Amino acid sequence: MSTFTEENYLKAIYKLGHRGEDWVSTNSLAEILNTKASSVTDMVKKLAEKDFVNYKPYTGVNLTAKGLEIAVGTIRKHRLWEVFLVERLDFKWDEVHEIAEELEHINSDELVLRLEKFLGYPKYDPHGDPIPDRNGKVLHHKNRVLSDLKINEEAIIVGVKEHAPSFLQYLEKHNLLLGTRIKVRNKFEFDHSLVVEVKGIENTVSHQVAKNLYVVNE
Amino acid sequence: MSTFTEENYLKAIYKLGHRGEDWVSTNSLAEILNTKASSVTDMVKKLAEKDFVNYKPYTGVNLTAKGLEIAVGTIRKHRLWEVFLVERLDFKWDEVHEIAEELEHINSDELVLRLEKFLGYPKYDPHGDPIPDRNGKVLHHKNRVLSDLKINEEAIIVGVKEHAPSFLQYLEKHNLLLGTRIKVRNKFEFDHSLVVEVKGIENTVSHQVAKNLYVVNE
DNA sequence: TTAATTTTTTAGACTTATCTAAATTTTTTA
DNA sequence: TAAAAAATTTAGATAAGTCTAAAAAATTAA
Repeated sequence: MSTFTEENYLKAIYKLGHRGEDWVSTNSLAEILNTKASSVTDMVKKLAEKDFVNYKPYTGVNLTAKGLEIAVGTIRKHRLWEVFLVERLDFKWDEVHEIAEELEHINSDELVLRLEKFLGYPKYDPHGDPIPDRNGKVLHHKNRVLSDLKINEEAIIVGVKEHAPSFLQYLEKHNLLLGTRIKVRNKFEFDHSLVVEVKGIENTVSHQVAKNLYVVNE
Repeated sequence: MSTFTEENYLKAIYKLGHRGEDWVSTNSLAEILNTKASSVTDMVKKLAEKDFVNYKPYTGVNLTAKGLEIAVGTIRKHRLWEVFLVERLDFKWDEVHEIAEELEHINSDELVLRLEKFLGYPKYDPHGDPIPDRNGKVLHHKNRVLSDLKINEEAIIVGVKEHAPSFLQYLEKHNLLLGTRIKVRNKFEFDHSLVVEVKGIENTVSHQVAKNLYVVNE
Protein backbone atom coordinates (compact mmCIF):
# COMPACT_ATOMS: atom_id res chain seq x y z
CA MET A 1 0.00 0.00 0.00
CA SER A 2 1.10 3.53 -0.74
CA THR A 3 -0.15 6.85 0.54
CA PHE A 4 -1.42 9.90 -1.29
CA THR A 5 1.94 11.63 -0.84
CA GLU A 6 4.01 8.63 -1.88
CA GLU A 7 1.97 8.31 -5.07
CA ASN A 8 2.61 11.95 -5.88
CA TYR A 9 6.34 11.52 -5.41
CA LEU A 10 6.43 8.39 -7.57
CA LYS A 11 4.39 10.11 -10.28
CA ALA A 12 6.77 13.07 -10.24
CA ILE A 13 9.84 10.82 -10.47
CA TYR A 14 8.22 9.00 -13.37
CA LYS A 15 7.51 12.21 -15.23
CA LEU A 16 11.03 13.60 -14.74
CA GLY A 17 12.72 10.25 -15.34
CA HIS A 18 11.03 9.73 -18.67
CA ARG A 19 12.36 12.94 -20.08
CA GLY A 20 16.05 12.13 -20.14
CA GLU A 21 18.26 11.62 -17.09
CA ASP A 22 18.78 8.25 -15.53
CA TRP A 23 18.79 9.77 -12.07
CA VAL A 24 16.21 12.34 -11.02
CA SER A 25 17.65 15.09 -8.80
CA THR A 26 16.40 16.14 -5.40
CA ASN A 27 16.07 19.74 -6.50
CA SER A 28 14.02 19.03 -9.61
CA LEU A 29 11.63 16.96 -7.53
CA ALA A 30 11.35 19.68 -4.91
CA GLU A 31 10.46 22.14 -7.62
CA ILE A 32 7.64 20.25 -9.29
CA LEU A 33 6.28 19.00 -5.97
CA ASN A 34 6.26 22.51 -4.52
CA THR A 35 8.30 21.51 -1.51
CA LYS A 36 11.85 21.85 -0.16
CA ALA A 37 14.89 19.79 -1.09
CA SER A 38 15.29 18.65 2.51
CA SER A 39 11.75 17.27 2.54
CA VAL A 40 12.46 15.42 -0.67
CA THR A 41 15.58 13.83 0.78
CA ASP A 42 13.59 12.57 3.77
CA MET A 43 10.76 11.22 1.69
CA VAL A 44 13.01 9.61 -0.86
CA LYS A 45 14.73 7.62 1.87
CA LYS A 46 11.40 6.28 3.01
CA LEU A 47 10.49 5.36 -0.56
CA ALA A 48 13.81 3.53 -0.91
CA GLU A 49 13.12 1.58 2.28
CA LYS A 50 9.82 0.42 0.81
CA ASP A 51 11.64 -0.56 -2.39
CA PHE A 52 9.72 1.92 -4.55
CA VAL A 53 12.87 3.78 -5.67
CA ASN A 54 16.63 3.37 -5.90
CA TYR A 55 18.38 6.17 -4.06
CA LYS A 56 22.04 7.20 -4.39
CA PRO A 57 22.99 10.09 -2.06
CA TYR A 58 24.13 13.19 -3.93
CA THR A 59 23.11 11.54 -7.20
CA GLY A 60 19.35 11.14 -7.19
CA VAL A 61 16.57 8.56 -7.51
CA ASN A 62 14.88 6.38 -10.06
CA LEU A 63 11.95 3.98 -9.92
CA THR A 64 12.09 0.29 -9.12
CA ALA A 65 9.65 -2.04 -10.89
CA LYS A 66 7.34 -1.70 -7.88
CA GLY A 67 7.53 2.10 -7.94
CA LEU A 68 6.98 2.21 -11.68
CA GLU A 69 3.82 0.14 -11.34
CA ILE A 70 2.38 2.54 -8.78
CA ALA A 71 3.36 5.62 -10.80
CA VAL A 72 1.85 4.34 -14.04
CA GLY A 73 -1.23 3.09 -12.20
CA THR A 74 -1.77 6.54 -10.74
CA ILE A 75 -1.37 8.21 -14.13
CA ARG A 76 -3.79 5.69 -15.61
CA LYS A 77 -6.40 6.61 -13.00
CA HIS A 78 -5.79 10.33 -13.46
CA ARG A 79 -6.36 10.16 -17.20
CA LEU A 80 -9.42 7.91 -17.01
CA TRP A 81 -11.05 10.27 -14.53
CA GLU A 82 -10.26 13.21 -16.82
CA VAL A 83 -12.11 11.45 -19.63
CA PHE A 84 -15.04 10.89 -17.29
CA LEU A 85 -15.11 14.52 -16.20
CA VAL A 86 -14.98 15.91 -19.73
CA GLU A 87 -17.09 13.37 -21.60
CA ARG A 88 -19.71 12.53 -19.01
CA LEU A 89 -19.89 15.52 -16.70
CA ASP A 90 -19.26 18.14 -19.41
CA PHE A 91 -16.31 19.81 -17.74
CA LYS A 92 -14.00 21.69 -20.07
CA TRP A 93 -10.51 20.34 -20.69
CA ASP A 94 -8.92 23.17 -18.73
CA GLU A 95 -11.01 22.52 -15.60
CA VAL A 96 -10.31 18.88 -14.86
CA HIS A 97 -6.71 18.65 -13.72
CA GLU A 98 -7.19 19.59 -10.06
CA ILE A 99 -10.15 17.30 -9.55
CA ALA A 100 -8.43 14.37 -11.27
CA GLU A 101 -5.44 15.05 -9.05
CA GLU A 102 -7.65 14.03 -6.11
CA LEU A 103 -9.58 11.24 -7.81
CA GLU A 104 -6.39 9.49 -8.96
CA HIS A 105 -5.69 8.43 -5.37
CA ILE A 106 -8.92 6.53 -4.88
CA ASN A 107 -7.93 2.99 -4.19
CA SER A 108 -9.87 0.24 -5.93
CA ASP A 109 -8.72 -1.88 -8.84
CA GLU A 110 -12.27 -2.93 -9.53
CA LEU A 111 -13.36 0.72 -9.73
CA VAL A 112 -10.71 1.54 -12.33
CA LEU A 113 -11.60 -1.46 -14.48
CA ARG A 114 -15.28 -0.65 -14.40
CA LEU A 115 -14.71 3.03 -15.04
CA GLU A 116 -12.55 2.16 -18.04
CA LYS A 117 -15.24 -0.14 -19.41
CA PHE A 118 -17.96 2.47 -18.76
CA LEU A 119 -15.96 5.01 -20.77
CA GLY A 120 -15.51 2.58 -23.66
CA TYR A 121 -11.80 1.83 -23.18
CA PRO A 122 -10.50 5.26 -24.22
CA LYS A 123 -6.91 5.37 -25.50
CA TYR A 124 -6.26 9.07 -24.83
CA ASP A 125 -7.29 11.63 -22.24
CA PRO A 126 -8.79 15.03 -23.16
CA HIS A 127 -5.29 16.51 -23.62
CA GLY A 128 -4.18 13.76 -25.99
CA ASP A 129 -2.07 11.94 -23.41
CA PRO A 130 -2.16 8.15 -23.75
CA ILE A 131 -3.96 6.15 -21.06
CA PRO A 132 -1.80 3.26 -19.79
CA ASP A 133 -3.58 -0.10 -20.09
CA ARG A 134 -4.35 -2.35 -17.11
CA ASN A 135 -0.92 -3.94 -17.39
CA GLY A 136 0.87 -0.61 -17.31
CA LYS A 137 1.69 -0.47 -21.02
CA VAL A 138 1.81 3.11 -22.32
CA LEU A 139 1.71 4.19 -25.96
CA HIS A 140 4.45 6.73 -26.65
CA HIS A 141 3.74 8.07 -30.08
CA LYS A 142 3.99 11.80 -29.54
CA ASN A 143 7.56 12.55 -30.51
CA ARG A 144 7.07 15.63 -32.68
CA VAL A 145 5.88 19.10 -31.81
CA LEU A 146 4.56 21.83 -34.11
CA SER A 147 7.87 23.73 -34.06
CA ASP A 148 9.66 20.69 -35.52
CA LEU A 149 7.69 20.94 -38.78
CA LYS A 150 9.28 22.38 -41.93
CA ILE A 151 7.68 25.03 -44.11
CA ASN A 152 4.73 23.62 -46.07
CA GLU A 153 4.58 20.51 -43.96
CA GLU A 154 1.10 19.47 -42.89
CA ALA A 155 0.08 17.68 -39.69
CA ILE A 156 -2.71 17.05 -37.18
CA ILE A 157 -2.67 18.29 -33.58
CA VAL A 158 -2.85 15.28 -31.28
CA GLY A 159 -1.80 16.51 -27.87
CA VAL A 160 -0.55 19.23 -25.57
CA LYS A 161 2.71 19.17 -23.65
CA GLU A 162 1.71 22.00 -21.33
CA HIS A 163 -1.51 21.62 -19.31
CA ALA A 164 -1.90 25.08 -17.79
CA PRO A 165 -5.51 26.29 -18.07
CA SER A 166 -4.31 29.57 -19.62
CA PHE A 167 -2.58 27.66 -22.43
CA LEU A 168 -5.62 25.46 -23.05
CA GLN A 169 -7.88 28.50 -23.13
CA TYR A 170 -5.54 30.15 -25.64
CA LEU A 171 -5.78 27.10 -27.90
CA GLU A 172 -9.53 27.12 -27.72
CA LYS A 173 -9.72 30.78 -28.70
CA HIS A 174 -7.38 30.19 -31.64
CA ASN A 175 -9.03 27.03 -32.98
CA LEU A 176 -6.04 24.87 -32.18
CA LEU A 177 -7.90 21.94 -30.63
CA LEU A 178 -6.97 18.27 -30.84
CA GLY A 179 -7.70 16.76 -34.24
CA THR A 180 -7.19 20.04 -36.06
CA ARG A 181 -5.33 19.84 -39.42
CA ILE A 182 -2.57 22.42 -39.56
CA LYS A 183 -0.07 23.56 -42.25
CA VAL A 184 3.13 25.54 -41.69
CA ARG A 185 3.27 28.52 -44.07
CA ASN A 186 6.33 30.31 -42.81
CA LYS A 187 8.95 30.19 -40.05
CA PHE A 188 10.93 33.09 -38.60
CA GLU A 189 14.48 32.56 -37.36
CA PHE A 190 14.39 35.65 -35.18
CA ASP A 191 11.87 34.57 -32.51
CA HIS A 192 11.06 31.08 -33.87
CA SER A 193 7.48 32.12 -34.42
CA LEU A 194 5.62 30.58 -37.33
CA VAL A 195 2.69 31.27 -39.60
CA VAL A 196 0.23 28.39 -39.81
CA GLU A 197 -2.87 27.74 -41.85
CA VAL A 198 -5.89 26.35 -40.03
CA LYS A 199 -9.13 25.82 -41.93
CA GLY A 200 -7.95 28.12 -44.68
CA ILE A 201 -7.08 30.94 -42.30
CA GLU A 202 -3.51 32.07 -41.62
CA ASN A 203 -2.34 32.87 -38.12
CA THR A 204 0.91 33.62 -36.36
CA VAL A 205 1.91 31.26 -33.56
CA SER A 206 4.69 31.92 -31.04
CA HIS A 207 7.49 29.47 -30.35
CA GLN A 208 6.16 29.08 -26.81
CA VAL A 209 2.91 27.74 -28.26
CA ALA A 210 4.43 25.74 -31.13
CA LYS A 211 6.80 23.76 -28.96
CA ASN A 212 3.94 22.67 -26.68
CA LEU A 213 1.71 21.17 -29.38
CA TYR A 214 2.22 17.51 -30.31
CA VAL A 215 1.53 16.70 -33.95
CA VAL A 216 1.52 13.72 -36.32
CA ASN A 217 1.82 13.78 -40.10
CA GLU A 218 -1.24 12.34 -41.83
CA MET B 1 -11.57 23.72 4.84
CA SER B 2 -11.77 20.40 6.60
CA THR B 3 -9.62 17.29 6.37
CA PHE B 4 -10.53 13.73 5.58
CA THR B 5 -10.42 12.86 9.28
CA GLU B 6 -12.41 15.84 10.41
CA GLU B 7 -15.14 15.02 7.91
CA ASN B 8 -15.32 11.48 9.26
CA TYR B 9 -15.68 12.73 12.82
CA LEU B 10 -18.41 15.19 11.85
CA LYS B 11 -20.26 12.51 9.90
CA ALA B 12 -20.08 10.18 12.88
CA ILE B 13 -21.34 12.85 15.26
CA TYR B 14 -24.20 13.58 12.88
CA LYS B 15 -25.20 9.93 12.68
CA LEU B 16 -25.12 9.43 16.45
CA GLY B 17 -26.69 12.78 17.20
CA HIS B 18 -29.66 12.16 14.99
CA ARG B 19 -30.62 9.02 16.82
CA GLY B 20 -31.55 10.47 20.18
CA GLU B 21 -29.19 12.12 22.63
CA ASP B 22 -28.46 15.82 22.56
CA TRP B 23 -24.81 15.21 23.40
CA VAL B 24 -22.79 12.51 21.66
CA SER B 25 -20.41 10.70 24.01
CA THR B 26 -16.68 10.28 23.54
CA ASN B 27 -16.95 6.52 23.88
CA SER B 28 -19.69 6.05 21.30
CA LEU B 29 -17.63 8.06 18.83
CA ALA B 30 -14.52 6.04 19.58
CA GLU B 31 -16.45 2.87 18.89
CA ILE B 32 -17.89 3.74 15.49
CA LEU B 33 -14.69 5.47 14.38
CA ASN B 34 -12.58 2.47 15.39
CA THR B 35 -10.30 4.54 17.55
CA LYS B 36 -9.61 5.21 21.23
CA ALA B 37 -11.52 7.54 23.57
CA SER B 38 -8.38 9.57 24.21
CA SER B 39 -7.95 10.19 20.50
CA VAL B 40 -11.54 11.32 20.27
CA THR B 41 -11.07 13.80 23.11
CA ASP B 42 -8.07 15.32 21.33
CA MET B 43 -9.81 15.56 18.00
CA VAL B 44 -13.01 16.92 19.43
CA LYS B 45 -11.12 19.80 21.03
CA LYS B 46 -9.65 20.70 17.67
CA LEU B 47 -13.09 20.55 16.06
CA ALA B 48 -14.42 22.83 18.80
CA GLU B 49 -11.62 25.31 18.15
CA LYS B 50 -12.63 25.44 14.50
CA ASP B 51 -16.24 25.96 15.56
CA PHE B 52 -17.43 22.72 13.97
CA VAL B 53 -18.75 21.30 17.26
CA ASN B 54 -19.77 22.35 20.75
CA TYR B 55 -17.79 20.45 23.34
CA LYS B 56 -18.57 20.09 27.04
CA PRO B 57 -15.93 18.10 28.93
CA TYR B 58 -17.32 14.89 30.48
CA THR B 59 -20.59 15.48 28.68
CA GLY B 60 -19.98 15.17 24.96
CA VAL B 61 -20.27 17.00 21.65
CA ASN B 62 -22.84 18.14 19.15
CA LEU B 63 -22.61 19.88 15.81
CA THR B 64 -22.61 23.63 15.19
CA ALA B 65 -24.30 24.95 12.05
CA LYS B 66 -20.90 24.90 10.36
CA GLY B 67 -20.23 21.31 11.41
CA LEU B 68 -23.69 20.21 10.34
CA GLU B 69 -23.16 21.65 6.89
CA ILE B 70 -19.94 19.69 6.42
CA ALA B 71 -21.44 16.48 7.79
CA VAL B 72 -24.52 16.65 5.57
CA GLY B 73 -22.40 17.66 2.57
CA THR B 74 -20.20 14.63 3.07
CA ILE B 75 -23.20 12.32 3.34
CA ARG B 76 -24.64 13.90 0.20
CA LYS B 77 -21.46 13.13 -1.70
CA HIS B 78 -21.27 9.61 -0.31
CA ARG B 79 -24.79 8.77 -1.45
CA LEU B 80 -24.45 10.36 -4.88
CA TRP B 81 -21.28 8.37 -5.53
CA GLU B 82 -23.07 5.21 -4.42
CA VAL B 83 -25.75 5.85 -7.02
CA PHE B 84 -23.04 6.35 -9.63
CA LEU B 85 -21.26 3.14 -8.69
CA VAL B 86 -24.40 1.03 -8.75
CA GLU B 87 -26.31 2.57 -11.66
CA ARG B 88 -23.46 3.46 -14.00
CA LEU B 89 -20.63 1.13 -13.12
CA ASP B 90 -22.84 -1.88 -12.29
CA PHE B 91 -21.48 -2.48 -8.83
CA LYS B 92 -23.78 -4.39 -6.51
CA TRP B 93 -25.33 -2.56 -3.55
CA ASP B 94 -23.20 -4.49 -1.09
CA GLU B 95 -19.92 -3.54 -2.79
CA VAL B 96 -20.04 0.23 -2.85
CA HIS B 97 -19.70 1.44 0.71
CA GLU B 98 -15.91 1.29 1.01
CA ILE B 99 -15.30 3.04 -2.30
CA ALA B 100 -17.86 5.75 -1.59
CA GLU B 101 -16.17 6.21 1.78
CA GLU B 102 -13.13 7.45 -0.17
CA LEU B 103 -14.95 9.33 -2.92
CA GLU B 104 -17.01 11.33 -0.42
CA HIS B 105 -13.90 13.32 0.52
CA ILE B 106 -13.19 14.63 -2.96
CA ASN B 107 -13.40 18.35 -2.74
CA SER B 108 -15.23 20.17 -5.51
CA ASP B 109 -18.67 21.72 -5.32
CA GLU B 110 -18.85 21.87 -9.08
CA LEU B 111 -18.12 18.13 -9.30
CA VAL B 112 -20.97 17.27 -6.94
CA LEU B 113 -23.45 19.45 -8.81
CA ARG B 114 -22.50 17.98 -12.16
CA LEU B 115 -22.50 14.43 -10.83
CA GLU B 116 -25.97 14.98 -9.39
CA LYS B 117 -27.23 16.32 -12.73
CA PHE B 118 -25.57 13.45 -14.62
CA LEU B 119 -27.35 10.95 -12.39
CA GLY B 120 -30.72 12.68 -12.96
CA TYR B 121 -31.12 14.23 -9.50
CA PRO B 122 -31.69 10.97 -7.60
CA LYS B 123 -33.61 11.25 -4.32
CA TYR B 124 -32.37 8.02 -2.72
CA ASP B 125 -29.17 5.98 -2.73
CA PRO B 126 -29.07 2.24 -3.51
CA HIS B 127 -29.90 1.40 0.12
CA GLY B 128 -32.94 3.67 0.20
CA ASP B 129 -31.24 6.43 2.19
CA PRO B 130 -32.31 9.94 1.17
CA ILE B 131 -29.76 12.14 -0.64
CA PRO B 132 -29.53 15.61 0.95
CA ASP B 133 -30.14 18.38 -1.58
CA ARG B 134 -27.59 21.10 -2.43
CA ASN B 135 -28.84 23.20 0.48
CA GLY B 136 -28.45 20.39 2.98
CA LYS B 137 -32.14 19.53 3.25
CA VAL B 138 -32.72 15.85 4.02
CA LEU B 139 -35.98 13.93 3.65
CA HIS B 140 -36.64 11.88 6.79
CA HIS B 141 -39.55 9.68 5.95
CA LYS B 142 -38.32 6.31 7.10
CA ASN B 143 -39.83 6.03 10.57
CA ARG B 144 -41.15 2.46 10.49
CA VAL B 145 -39.38 -0.86 10.30
CA LEU B 146 -40.77 -4.25 9.34
CA SER B 147 -40.95 -5.39 12.97
CA ASP B 148 -43.35 -2.52 13.76
CA LEU B 149 -46.03 -3.93 11.47
CA LYS B 150 -49.06 -5.77 12.87
CA ILE B 151 -50.31 -9.12 11.64
CA ASN B 152 -51.92 -8.82 8.19
CA GLU B 153 -50.50 -5.37 7.63
CA GLU B 154 -49.01 -4.81 4.19
CA ALA B 155 -46.10 -2.53 3.25
CA ILE B 156 -43.29 -1.88 0.80
CA ILE B 157 -39.61 -2.18 1.64
CA VAL B 158 -37.98 1.22 1.09
CA GLY B 159 -34.65 1.08 2.89
CA VAL B 160 -32.14 -0.72 5.05
CA LYS B 161 -30.93 0.43 8.46
CA GLU B 162 -27.95 -1.91 8.49
CA HIS B 163 -25.46 -1.70 5.58
CA ALA B 164 -23.22 -4.70 6.25
CA PRO B 165 -22.56 -6.63 3.02
CA SER B 166 -23.61 -9.89 4.72
CA PHE B 167 -27.02 -8.39 5.52
CA LEU B 168 -27.46 -7.03 1.99
CA GLN B 169 -26.51 -10.38 0.52
CA TYR B 170 -29.02 -12.10 2.79
CA LEU B 171 -31.78 -9.79 1.54
CA GLU B 172 -30.90 -10.50 -2.06
CA LYS B 173 -31.05 -14.26 -1.52
CA HIS B 174 -34.45 -13.94 0.16
CA ASN B 175 -36.05 -11.57 -2.34
CA LEU B 176 -36.29 -8.74 0.14
CA LEU B 177 -35.04 -5.95 -2.11
CA LEU B 178 -36.17 -2.31 -2.11
CA GLY B 179 -39.59 -1.86 -3.66
CA THR B 180 -40.77 -5.31 -2.65
CA ARG B 181 -44.38 -5.57 -1.38
CA ILE B 182 -44.54 -7.54 1.85
CA LYS B 183 -47.34 -8.76 4.14
CA VAL B 184 -46.99 -9.89 7.75
CA ARG B 185 -48.69 -13.27 8.23
CA ASN B 186 -47.72 -14.07 11.79
CA LYS B 187 -45.58 -12.79 14.67
CA PHE B 188 -43.98 -14.80 17.47
CA GLU B 189 -43.59 -13.31 20.92
CA PHE B 190 -40.84 -15.73 21.86
CA ASP B 191 -38.03 -14.52 19.58
CA HIS B 192 -39.87 -11.70 17.79
CA SER B 193 -39.52 -13.55 14.50
CA LEU B 194 -42.29 -13.15 11.95
CA VAL B 195 -43.77 -14.93 8.97
CA VAL B 196 -44.07 -12.72 5.90
CA GLU B 197 -45.56 -13.20 2.48
CA VAL B 198 -43.52 -12.02 -0.49
CA LYS B 199 -44.85 -12.61 -3.99
CA GLY B 200 -47.23 -15.24 -2.72
CA ILE B 201 -44.54 -17.17 -0.88
CA GLU B 202 -44.35 -17.39 2.93
CA ASN B 203 -41.04 -17.06 4.72
CA THR B 204 -39.81 -16.70 8.28
CA VAL B 205 -37.80 -13.60 9.06
CA SER B 206 -35.80 -13.08 12.27
CA HIS B 207 -36.18 -10.02 14.49
CA GLN B 208 -32.60 -9.08 13.63
CA VAL B 209 -33.63 -8.78 9.97
CA ALA B 210 -37.08 -7.26 10.55
CA LYS B 211 -35.84 -4.38 12.68
CA ASN B 212 -33.35 -3.37 10.00
CA LEU B 213 -35.81 -3.04 7.12
CA TYR B 214 -37.54 0.30 6.63
CA VAL B 215 -41.06 0.08 5.24
CA VAL B 216 -43.93 2.34 4.21
CA ASN B 217 -47.60 1.45 3.93
CA GLU B 218 -48.73 1.71 0.32
C1' DT C 1 43.65 23.25 -8.86
C1' DT C 2 42.11 26.05 -5.47
C1' DA C 3 38.11 29.09 -4.45
C1' DA C 4 33.37 30.13 -5.07
C1' DT C 5 28.95 28.51 -6.01
C1' DT C 6 25.41 25.25 -6.17
C1' DT C 7 23.27 21.10 -4.67
C1' DT C 8 22.26 17.88 -1.28
C1' DT C 9 22.05 16.16 3.25
C1' DT C 10 21.71 16.42 8.35
C1' DA C 11 19.97 18.19 12.66
C1' DG C 12 16.39 19.78 15.18
C1' DA C 13 11.68 21.40 15.34
C1' DC C 14 6.58 21.59 14.16
C1' DT C 15 1.76 19.70 13.02
C1' DT C 16 -1.77 16.18 12.63
C1' DA C 17 -3.65 12.19 14.21
C1' DT C 18 -2.91 8.53 16.77
C1' DC C 19 -1.59 5.46 20.92
C1' DT C 20 -0.87 3.61 26.07
C1' DA C 21 -0.96 4.39 30.80
C1' DA C 22 -2.22 7.12 34.53
C1' DA C 23 -5.26 10.49 36.67
C1' DT C 24 -9.70 12.49 37.20
C1' DT C 25 -14.65 12.84 37.00
C1' DT C 26 -19.13 10.82 36.76
C1' DT C 27 -22.28 7.19 37.47
C1' DT C 28 -23.78 3.07 39.60
C1' DT C 29 -24.52 0.11 43.29
C1' DA C 30 -24.62 -1.71 47.67
C1' DT D 1 -23.66 8.13 50.84
C1' DA D 2 -19.38 5.89 50.45
C1' DA D 3 -17.08 2.48 47.62
C1' DA D 4 -16.67 0.39 43.14
C1' DA D 5 -17.06 0.68 38.34
C1' DA D 6 -17.28 3.08 34.13
C1' DA D 7 -16.33 6.95 31.27
C1' DT D 8 -13.45 10.71 30.20
C1' DT D 9 -9.41 13.44 30.17
C1' DT D 10 -4.39 14.35 30.65
C1' DA D 11 0.42 13.32 30.00
C1' DG D 12 3.85 11.72 27.32
C1' DA D 13 5.19 9.10 22.96
C1' DT D 14 5.10 7.85 18.12
C1' DA D 15 4.81 8.19 12.88
C1' DA D 16 4.19 10.83 8.60
C1' DG D 17 5.31 14.73 6.27
C1' DT D 18 6.95 19.10 6.38
C1' DC D 19 10.09 23.17 7.55
C1' DT D 20 14.55 26.27 8.54
C1' DA D 21 19.27 26.64 9.31
C1' DA D 22 23.65 24.69 9.16
C1' DA D 23 26.98 21.29 7.43
C1' DA D 24 28.88 18.51 3.80
C1' DA D 25 29.62 17.17 -0.92
C1' DA D 26 29.81 18.10 -5.79
C1' DT D 27 30.28 21.19 -9.55
C1' DT D 28 31.86 25.34 -11.83
C1' DA D 29 34.96 28.92 -12.65
C1' DA D 30 38.95 31.67 -12.24
